[in-house]
Parts: sequence; structure tokens; C-alpha cells
Amino acid sequence: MSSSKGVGGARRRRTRCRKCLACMRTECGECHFCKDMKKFGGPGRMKQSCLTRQCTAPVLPHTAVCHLCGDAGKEDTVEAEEEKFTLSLMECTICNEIVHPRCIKMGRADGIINEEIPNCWECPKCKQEGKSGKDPIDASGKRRADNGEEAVRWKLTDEPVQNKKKSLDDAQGHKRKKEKDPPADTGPKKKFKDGKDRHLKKKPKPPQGETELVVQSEKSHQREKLERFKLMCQMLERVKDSSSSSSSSDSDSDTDSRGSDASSDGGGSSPATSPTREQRLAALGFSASDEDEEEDDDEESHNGSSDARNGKTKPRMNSQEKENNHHTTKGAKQPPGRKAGRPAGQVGLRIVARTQFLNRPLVPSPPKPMQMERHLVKPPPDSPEPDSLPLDSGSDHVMQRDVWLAVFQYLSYRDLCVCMRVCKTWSRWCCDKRLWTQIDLSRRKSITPPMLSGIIRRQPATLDLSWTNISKKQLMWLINRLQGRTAGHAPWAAGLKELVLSGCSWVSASALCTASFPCMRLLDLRWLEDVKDSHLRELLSPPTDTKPGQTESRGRMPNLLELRLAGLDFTDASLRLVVRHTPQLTTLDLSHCSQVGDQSIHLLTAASSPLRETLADINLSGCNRLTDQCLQLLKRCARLTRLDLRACRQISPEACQRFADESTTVASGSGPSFKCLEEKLLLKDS
DNA sequence: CGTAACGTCTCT
DNA sequence: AGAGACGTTACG
Repeated sequence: MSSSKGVGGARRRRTRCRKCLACMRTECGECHFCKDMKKFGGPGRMKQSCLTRQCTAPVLPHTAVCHLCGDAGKEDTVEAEEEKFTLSLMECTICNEIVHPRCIKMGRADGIINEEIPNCWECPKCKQEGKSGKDPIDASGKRRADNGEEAVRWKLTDEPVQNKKKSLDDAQGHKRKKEKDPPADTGPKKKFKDGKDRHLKKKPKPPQGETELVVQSEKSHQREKLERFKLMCQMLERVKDSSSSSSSSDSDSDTDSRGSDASSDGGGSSPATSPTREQRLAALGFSASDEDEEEDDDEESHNGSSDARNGKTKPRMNSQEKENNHHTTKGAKQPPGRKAGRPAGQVGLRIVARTQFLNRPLVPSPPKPMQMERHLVKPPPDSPEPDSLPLDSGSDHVMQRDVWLAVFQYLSYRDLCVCMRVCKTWSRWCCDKRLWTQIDLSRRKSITPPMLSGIIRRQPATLDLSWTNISKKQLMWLINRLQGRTAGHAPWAAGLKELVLSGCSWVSASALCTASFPCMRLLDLRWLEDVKDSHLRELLSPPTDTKPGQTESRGRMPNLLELRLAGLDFTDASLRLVVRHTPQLTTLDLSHCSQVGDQSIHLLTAASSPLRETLADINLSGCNRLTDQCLQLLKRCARLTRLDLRACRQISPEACQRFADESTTVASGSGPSFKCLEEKLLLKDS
């Protein structure tokens, strides 16, 4: 209490935005905090928000006003973007002052805007003064980092309040207080504590054996940069040569040209672990290996972006989480052909691991509980700034961003990561979400907070998390930030279109039950652990918390085109829900579903089933309850072009052949077309 | 004024 | 470091 803080007024507490998906939810009634609430029969001591309702974009309170002019935010009064900005209230994360940028005669470019949190920046004054936080420890970790990550933490410490509180405590002889605060450092010390996320404790040293670039000298580092730069220029030349023939332009579609092997191949069940996948992992900030992980000291703490807003209260793992984390650790369901060793000498991959994953432990310890409840991750810009590449000379490189991006789109994920090391600008550009439409983290032992924020930054349309031990909390966190505006989620999110969760546990996948997915086209739940009918019911049934006005409730994934349920032990009750709530399915994988029988097929192909008209591809391999009879039923599927009946013990090859033959005779009208079946019917194998 | 819950404190 | 407690703030 030695001093009142020099700048800013009393700190304004942030409050719910009331617009994000989380805010729109109703309380789950099941989480730790809900159970504490009086309304749910608890003592009401914890006074925390429901875990599923934690706001992803907390705003300044309505009563907040400009420190200088005393007015509220006035961005609504103008149209132009920049003007809106100068008239909005901006809160400085360092001095806490809330001002209209206009009142301090500043514009967007003058401060460091924290895009994770509305109305939040490091004000020009603090920026100029080189302040970067209130404590030196902090400073090291929260600067804008080399790779362009802006690691601004959410810190809402209110020093005046603290002081106030302290004095209050002193006066009252606070009951809870323990007498151990050395008077001298009380003030500053408390500051340090704000946000327990401040565990920026010394970063672990790299293990002795680690070499690679970590021990590179500054000189060779520069040289390396130069080499890469040259390489890129050569590459550009090549691209220019070839570009005349190929119509590039749309980078989205071009991602395939980089040899992406994402989930479309059937994702999780494929045992292959290609280098490309690893490259992507690496690109997300992970080294290619499952096991490795050196940490090292670095100027950047990626942690920043995954910091808790307030540090501590929120992030708690409920027992379910623990269970979840635990269970996958045991690796109970490893897919066949799991990669054993790690590729050696993946320098590029290492580089990334080093720059982005400072907070990972030295040893791949069992997955840590998630601490991301309130972590806010900067939404990806449509096209990362800046527009051009500044050179040391002071001028800009002749090639503008678009040209560079045209080059980048030809790079593998691994190479993109390498490029991210070249300079800050490249680092940003390489995070362009158009370069990252698919992200594959399958078979990662642990999904870490940095990986999660890496995903959010890149906003993939396709996300493969199969055979990982992702926890429910993590998945919920992701979902909240990957859903598009159509869902009323993070408004900047484009909307996840394909999600692969095969081999995960139901406990984790149940996170899907907390949201709706209007954009979702493919959902892969194959070989999910511990799935019961009741679970699928929860997932497939329309959300119960529909708004009062809503009469018609829709399923969570009304636009799903492909659903993979292989290896799950559900009954026709669930299948009925599939028919009802995912009415547009064209592709359905029911292979190795022990309960699927002729009756199931009847359900799918009944006159009342919309799937009868939409299904084009059905995988029923390994469904041993199916008999020859189901083939008659399957003829009802007008659009069927592919049917997999391998390993169906009770289906005779003869019936199969007959089915194929007959299909050829009903060339038009109701039956499947001759060509398609002949080509694609997978006959019972020998 | 009552309810929700943010942010920080203490305890283990 | 995590969990729980609680003063305090935001808001209807």
C-alpha cells in the first residue's frame, strides 16, 4: 500500500459479453461450480460461473468511461473502422487506464492491440515507455514474440483495489490472512501474483543431449535465415514459371497440392503416420516426435496466449476431466501400426518446437490438466499483417504479401514452420488460415494448451484429433472457438467443417454435447471408447436448452454429410436418432458395429427415412448380424453408389453377387445404378 | 436490493 | 500449484 498506482483509475472488472456461445448457454448443473450454487443445492460459497458458460470475450462494464473525457465508448456513432476504434474505450493491460484512443490522439497503430480481448491494448504511453507489464519477470514472457505470437496475458489485477484491500485487511485484522507479508514488498509482490498464470518461472533448460539449432550461434542463425530466404526466392522463381500453366489463386483448394493427407482418407483408423502429418504437428508447434520435447529458454512465451485471464479461479479440472486424462494416458486403444520412434534430425520441426512450446515440460509427463477456461486466443486475421515485407534497408521488399502467400501455399507444413523462423513478417504470414485448412494432430499423446491456441489461430476447417487423449475441457475450449458466426460463437471463427475424434473417449467427445455445429459436414467417432446409446442420444438429440421462443428444435449437426460410427456399440435407438437428426447424410460408416442388423437397415431405408434418398456410401463391413435380407432393403437407397459388405459373416457371396447383378437390371428408377455398383460394390471378400 | 460472478486471497 | 473461499463489482 506504499503507493497508489500512478496511472489509471480503479480497475474495471470485466463482465460477460452475453453474446458468445458460452454466454448463451444455460448452466449445466453438473460442473463443480454449478454444484456449488444454491440453486443446485450447493452452499454457494464459490461464486463461480458454470464451466460451460465462461465467457470467451469478456467486455468492459457498461459503466466504464474514458479516463480523460469521462464519456463512454462512442464507436456506435460512426461508420469508419478506424474511427470506430478511436472512439471506442480501450483498456491498457499495463496501466489499466481506459481511454478513447482519440482522447490521447492515438490510432490503432500506436498501441499494441490485444485482439484476444475486446477493448484491450497496451496503450501507446506504456508501449513507448517500454513497459511491458508490471513486473520484470512478466516482461520477459509477454512481449510480442518473434514468431508473431502476441503473448498478452489477461491480467486484471487491480492494484488500487489490492491496496485498498490490504489496508482494509490491516484495519480489520483479516481473519483469513496469514501474517507473512514483508511490508516492503507487499505491493509489488502482489502485483506479480495477479493471475496465477504468471508461472513464468524459469523455463527449463534444454537437456544436455539436445543439440540442433538450440545451440546454434547467433551468427549461424543469421546465416541460416539468409539461406532460407534465398531458398524461398528460388522457389518463387520456380513458381512463377509454373504458374502460367496452373491456375492458382484460391489457396484453399491448393492446400491439397502440398500433399495434405488429413482426415479425409479415413482419418483415425489409418495406421499410417506419414511425415506430412508430422510436419503439420510440427507446424503447430510440435516437434515431430511423440516423446521428445526439449524446452528451452526463449524470449517468447507462447504461454501468453494461453494464459488465463485472471489466472486462477477458473481453470479447474473436474474429476471427470482427470479421469479422462488419465484414461487415455494408459493408451488403451492404440491403433495398430503406431509409429514407434521419432524421425531424427528434423531440424525444422525442432525449431518450431523451440519457438512455440516453451512451457512444455522436459519430459512428456502425463497430460496436465487443462488450464484454459478463460484463455483467450487471438482470432486469426483474414490475412495477417503487414502487407509488405520490411527489409533491413528500411524499404519494403518488392514482393507484396499476396505474392509471398502464393508461394507459401506450395510449401509443406514443415516448410511453413521453417519459414516462420525467418522473420516476424513471415512468421505471421505463414499462419494465414488459408494455409492451414486441415490440421492433423492424430495420435498425439498429449494435446497441450499451445497446440490448442495454435489451432485457434489457424482456424482449420478440418481437425483431426483421433487417437489423442484430448480432454473434454480442451475439446470444449476448441469448439467454442472454432464455430462460425452462424452458430453465434466466436464471431471471427469460420466454422469447423470436419472433426475426427476416432479413438478418443466418450468422456472427451461428450464436449460435442455442449454446442451445435451448423457447419459440420463430417464427424468421425469411430472406435470411440465407452460409448453407450445414452451418450449418442445426448449427442444426436437436439439441445435441450433451446430458447423459449424456439419451437422447432434441430439436431446439433443438421447439415452433416458424413458420419462415421464404426466400432461402436449402439442399438437401433441411436440409429433412429441419426435418421431423424442428421437427415442429409450421404456417407455412413457403420462397420464393425456389433448391434447393427437387418432391422437397422430397415430403419435407414424406411420410407420415412430421409436417408433413403441421400445415402450414397454405406460401410457395413464386419456387421455380423446382417443377413442376406438386408440386401433387399438396401435396394431402396436410390443414390447408393458404394456399399461395403466385407466380413459380414452371415451374408453369402451368392446373395451379394445376386444383389450386384440385380442392381444392374434396375438401371433406372429406384435401384442403384449399374455402373456405380459394378465399380464400387465391395463384394464379400473371401 | 438481490443475484451473478470476477479477481484475488488463503490454505493445503 | 491447485482448490476453495470470499470481498467486491456489475447489473437488472
